[in-house]
Amino acid sequence: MTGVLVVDDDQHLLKALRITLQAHGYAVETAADGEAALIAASRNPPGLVVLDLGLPDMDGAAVLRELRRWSSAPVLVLSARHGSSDKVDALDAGADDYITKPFGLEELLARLRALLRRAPETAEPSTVDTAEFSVDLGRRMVTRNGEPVRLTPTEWSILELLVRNPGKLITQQQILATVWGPAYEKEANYLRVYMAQLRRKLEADTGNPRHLLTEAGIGYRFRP
Amino acid sequence: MTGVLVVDDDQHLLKALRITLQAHGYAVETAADGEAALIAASRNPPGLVVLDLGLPDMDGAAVLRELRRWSSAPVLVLSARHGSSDKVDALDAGADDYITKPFGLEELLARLRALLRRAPETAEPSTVDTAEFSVDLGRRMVTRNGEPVRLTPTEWSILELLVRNPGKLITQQQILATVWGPAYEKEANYLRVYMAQLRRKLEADTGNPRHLLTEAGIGYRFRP
DNA sequence: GACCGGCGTTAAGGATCCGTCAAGATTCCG
DNA sequence: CGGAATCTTGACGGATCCTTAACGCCGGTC
Repeated sequence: MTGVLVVDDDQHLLKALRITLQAHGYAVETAADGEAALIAASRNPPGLVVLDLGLPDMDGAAVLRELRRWSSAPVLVLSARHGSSDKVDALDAGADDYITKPFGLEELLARLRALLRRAPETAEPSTVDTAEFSVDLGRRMVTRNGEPVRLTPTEWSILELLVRNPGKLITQQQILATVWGPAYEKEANYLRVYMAQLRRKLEADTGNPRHLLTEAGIGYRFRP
Repeated sequence: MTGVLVVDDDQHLLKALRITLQAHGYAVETAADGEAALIAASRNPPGLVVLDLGLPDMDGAAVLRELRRWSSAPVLVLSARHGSSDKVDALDAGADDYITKPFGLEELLARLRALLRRAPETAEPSTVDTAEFSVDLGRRMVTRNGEPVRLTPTEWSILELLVRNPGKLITQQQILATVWGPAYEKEANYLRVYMAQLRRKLEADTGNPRHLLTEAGIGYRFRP
């Protein structure tokens, strides 16, 4: 069940939103001012925030910025102000959507659904394992059968790019641009040399690689 | 540079948006109706779509649903209709934001920034499945009965174009122009060779294809 | 029933791309 | 300054891919 934090100083609106949201299956928490909102958010990190800009104690934009320092939850801003600059400021401060009062509850719910549809963020793993070797992205270390493997900086850059996108085909241009810079996109020769090097260090059978695969004419692919 | 596809039947608005967006560093492509929009999107997948709901040839919501079958790019809907149900329908059909005409360009740009912030060059994890094989557009990978299928670059280009327009008839000229370039629109022979190749790799019974269908005299069609 | 255009299939040739090796150039570090 | 590690460059055989041509099949037409 998704947790929603509603921040507004209008007690009536707060109550109405709580009831409506709970009826639609959200776990609702409320706050009436900016300070309470930040405390509530840190105590019980919400999956989504509905934030009124007109708060008694502090600017709504300030709440937004504080929140954005550690939370990446989607924020939908409510406001009575129709001005274009208000909207631009709020959106650029980190808000994900902005609707003006008065608004329809149906529209609010639809916008919440749209925001939550984008929400499920994947925390990337710090290590990637295969049957034969293991790559620790945080420590910048590779082990094979428990033994550490020495990689040169260039070798590591290529391997990291491939391993961070498991199963995805990475074009030669992407690798060359990432590792050597955009000016080297034609030097496909480098890649051949370094892929051979990587396979010699990581693959059991260099002739039949099982994890560092070639896609002729396009690029390479890492298969976990 | 992020690619934005703008779909609207109002030539004036189209031109104004193109100029404004280009001035802000986006690569802009435009389409005046739903069909052109879907072709343009599959030919050059955009990072973001601005879609007018009032199109001459098909319902804007239908365009949205077709696009959502393979693309996860954020979609901002433009509309002249203020009704709550219109907004709810569009948002639930897969749109990420909805603004009504007339709108301020500054607000539009701010909303685009907010959307792109959420989907930073999203590696489209979109896949299209059939009963026998599955096409992972983001990873550029095809699996059949769980086993990966090796496709050459040309084979992939053709399959990608067809799969990104499920159920839609693609003419031979469109395929040839997209894969080999506009100068090869007469080389229908290439297509026969490669369609046979694709069917041999993907279809159970190449004589009776179930997903890669021929439309004699016109072109080909992908049926999910 | 013969002709004909469009399609599917196959295979061979040539062009392109890849893996490999090794030697020279460069950078790094004591 | 000198040695070691790393990077660059070029060349070669082999693998992969694209092109091209030929042939059989099917459906429509006269």
